[in-house]
Amino acid sequence: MIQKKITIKDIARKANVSIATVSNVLNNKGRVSTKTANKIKQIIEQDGYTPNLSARSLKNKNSHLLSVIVPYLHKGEFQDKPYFWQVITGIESGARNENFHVMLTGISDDENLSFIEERHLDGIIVIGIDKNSNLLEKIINLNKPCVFMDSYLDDEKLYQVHSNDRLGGYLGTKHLISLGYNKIILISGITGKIKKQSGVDYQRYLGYRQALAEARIPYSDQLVFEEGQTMVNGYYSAQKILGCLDDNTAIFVLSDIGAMGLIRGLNELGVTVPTDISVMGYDDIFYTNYMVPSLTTIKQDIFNKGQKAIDLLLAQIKGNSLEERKISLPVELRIRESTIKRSR
Amino acid sequence: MIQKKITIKDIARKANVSIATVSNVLNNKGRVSTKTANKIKQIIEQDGYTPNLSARSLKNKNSHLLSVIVPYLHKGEFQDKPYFWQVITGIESGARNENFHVMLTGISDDENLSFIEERHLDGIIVIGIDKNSNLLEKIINLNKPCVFMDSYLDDEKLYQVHSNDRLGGYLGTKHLISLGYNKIILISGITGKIKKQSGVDYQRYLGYRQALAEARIPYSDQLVFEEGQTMVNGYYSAQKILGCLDDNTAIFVLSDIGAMGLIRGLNELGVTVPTDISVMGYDDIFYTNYMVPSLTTIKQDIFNKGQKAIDLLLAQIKGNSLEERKISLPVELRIRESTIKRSR
DNA sequence: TTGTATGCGTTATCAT
DNA sequence: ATGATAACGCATACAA
Repeated sequence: MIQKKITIKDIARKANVSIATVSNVLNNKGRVSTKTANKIKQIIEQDGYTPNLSARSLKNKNSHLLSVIVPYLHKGEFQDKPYFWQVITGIESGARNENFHVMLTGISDDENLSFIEERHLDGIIVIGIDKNSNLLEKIINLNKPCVFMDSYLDDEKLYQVHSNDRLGGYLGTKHLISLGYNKIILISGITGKIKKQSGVDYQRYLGYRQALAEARIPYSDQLVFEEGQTMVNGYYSAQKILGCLDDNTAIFVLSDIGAMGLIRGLNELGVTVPTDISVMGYDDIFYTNYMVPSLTTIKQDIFNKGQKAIDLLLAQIKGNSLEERKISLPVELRIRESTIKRSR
Repeated sequence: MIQKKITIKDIARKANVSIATVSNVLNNKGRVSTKTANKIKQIIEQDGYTPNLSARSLKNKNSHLLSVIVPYLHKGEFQDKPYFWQVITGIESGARNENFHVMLTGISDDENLSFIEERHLDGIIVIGIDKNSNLLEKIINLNKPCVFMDSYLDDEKLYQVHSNDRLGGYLGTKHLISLGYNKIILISGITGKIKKQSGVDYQRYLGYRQALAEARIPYSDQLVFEEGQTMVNGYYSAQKILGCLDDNTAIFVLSDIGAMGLIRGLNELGVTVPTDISVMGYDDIFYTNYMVPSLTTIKQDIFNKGQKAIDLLLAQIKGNSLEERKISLPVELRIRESTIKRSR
């Protein structure tokens, strides 16, 4: 039952050629007559030979394996992050097209990256890393093909993909202002990022400020809340902002998931969206259009973002030089039911 | 800059021993004096040596790599399946604890499984495969450690994990009946499964029938709808069932995601949940508790289910014989806002 | 155009 | 207790 795996040696014997010739056929190195090539191909087909990737990897020092790394995502925390799923889905899809496989790797606190070298990974994609973290330094020192998503790193040498977060923050804020509100609460999804002036949330915050400035609405620190990035965090922030609410107020949450939690939280406090208050989110994850009320949000094409990242990564791996190492994708305002015109 | 990777040979030279000794230390084969062992360990630590897994894999024919396979999940379809993500999160978490990595692999139509052997994968976990598919046969023929989730396969030799779906169907139906309804619409998430009498949905259907029978409510084929398993499918089923609704009616959707879509669809048709009609879901994905209205559902501990699967798989890989090859996990009714007592 | 021989880094068998 | 060496399956430099 346990049949030994077929190797190029077996194929070579059967075809009365040397293993080198078989190898050449396998890798399309030319230098083989079409006649013997065909014979060999046929035998390969017939016997269902497939290469041993471990051996190949040992020899070539590559693996056709990639890894997606999400820093500071602890065990079990993947489940309520639809944004990540969507990115990863895009990555996996693009990778599969090019015969690469994707490993899903949460990074624990120990920040142990040894598996990247041990497994001869061909490249990695890092989502949302902080520009001052020492994990970043570790990763750069690996000297592996790498793409950073949603990270806003200063180093011009690094390959990066993100959407136009500043514009997103601007468009969202402007939308709320245009509805007649002049007190816009901003709820950030990632704690401390705005203060540390880094990451996507800071960019969105800059857009927020720009829109305020254009409308000549004075900025107030009191209206900016930095909560965590989960649904539960959004839920609890309802209580914190309850005191701020009046007819003039609208809320911009920098993630859909946070907005969902917030809406639920407000609801339990007797505040209904959008009749009592307008709330908008950010990301346009799959569910926003099906909520009741459906959620006004900033749409980014998350799936496409994942694909762009994999494109960048594969280009590096294949050694194609790229003009532009930084890709910024468009964003778009999606007006739905959760935001309405100010009534009075 | 490109420093060659440190190998066992380098360590051996530095320690004035042979590579065999280093290898023995590495693998705790004993037969090495504690003195030299310690010296070697120190050098390993100092130089930051990590083993080359490709070489190891070539030699040992294993890889410490697992794969999760979701049949018939096409490219890009991962994103709106919170259930899968939750399972996978559990799997990844359990794997990481045991130093295994997880590859995420959607299977395309060609059903090409060659990567499993090519990469010397140590095992695979398959979610929701049909008992009559030829993919199943292919997988069994691989003769690899394998765990099937949510599949209800007859072969007693196979390792399987699922929750008590029949009970779930029963509890949900009974709940709706107990609220005073005697016309229970059942919306299945997977097309054709009930007719083909296979899979989780068929089990839940059996529970549904059992609950009806106990309550002496006649069963009607007209009330059972087989839609697809996405949110959009749930959304469109609203129109299809609109004609069936009356004061006596409640709806049991066999997935939360479908229930969400349905509730939205009903809403657009002027039907409000729960005041106009009670709707319940199945799975208890992370969002159900935060919806407005929150969703009554059948809770299964999805994360735990993933962990149980990985436990079963690792036991096989390590050659531990197991008494019980089939694990059935409990389910639980979670009553929330989307179902209310019949008013008249 | 094809074959021979070597090495990738590891484990394991057999000596010493 | 330790060392020499073969083997895993493949790719490639070099020879023929």
